[in-house]
Amino acid sequence: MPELPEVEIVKCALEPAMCGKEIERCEINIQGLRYVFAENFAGILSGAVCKSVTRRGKYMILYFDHDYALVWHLGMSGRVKIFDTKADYEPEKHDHILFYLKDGTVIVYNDARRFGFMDLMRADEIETARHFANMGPEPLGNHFYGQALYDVLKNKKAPIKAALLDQRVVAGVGNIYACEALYMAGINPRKSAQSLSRAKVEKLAAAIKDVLRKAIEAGGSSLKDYAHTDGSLGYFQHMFSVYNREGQACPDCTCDISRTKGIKRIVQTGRSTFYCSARQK
DNA sequence: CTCCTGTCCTGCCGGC
DNA sequence: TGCCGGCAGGACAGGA
Repeated sequence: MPELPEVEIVKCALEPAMCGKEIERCEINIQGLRYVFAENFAGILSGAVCKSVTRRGKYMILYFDHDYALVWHLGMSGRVKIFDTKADYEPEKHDHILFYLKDGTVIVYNDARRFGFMDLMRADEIETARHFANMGPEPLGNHFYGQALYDVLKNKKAPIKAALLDQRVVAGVGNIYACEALYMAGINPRKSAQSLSRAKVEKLAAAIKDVLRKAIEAGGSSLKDYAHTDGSLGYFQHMFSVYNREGQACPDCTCDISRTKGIKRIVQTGRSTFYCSARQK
């Protein structure tokens, strides 16, 4: 569930909580998450000082002073909790990893479905790491724009919805924001990627940027709540136009809901897609 | 190579 | 009330 905006918000919360600080102790309450932990995971991180926290797609990368880097993915149920002191920490089920910082801060990784992971490697191995080697451009960066997206999509026969979920096409877009961006651009999710006109792809690239920026902005205002308590606050459900709104009328839609039955739900490559058949042609 | 399906995991919700 | 089935989905392996 955490897609680019949610990960960006967690990253922004983690930055001031961790940067320049030493991890005194790392506690692991589980054998492994999605993968088995690197050998001596806790030992390597204990005593390390965090230099910086960055984000790439749906991944966070923490760089440390001994030139190790931690690649951190939240999977779909991953939450990060930050406590100012040990006394503030109240354990919950699925608190799998805890970082006790020297200044008293406690960083907790909670992940009910264990789809997330932490991968430890040397900092100079990051760029060639399997997670990033084939990853597409950052949608909010300079390398993502209409023509660039068109050049990638023009060879793809897959439905545009499926293509947007491909992290090689664009980094960080997941099921929710793919649906929302297609709605905003007025594109039917079933259309094959290569069938889209240059003008439509231009619109789509702009919609992707727009929907991600708005989600980050909305999440920023509830940053504290998101990082400290309930992950669901960060999912901005109130602002979705189509996602999880089967049968409802979409906002700004001119369609007659009694005739169209409102927003439709279909399954594409095993994932739910929500769209408005009147608005998305 | 591309595209698609099955897998992992647990919490939650609807049906009976 | 409680149990069961199905669903949610990011990344990846493997098959066509």
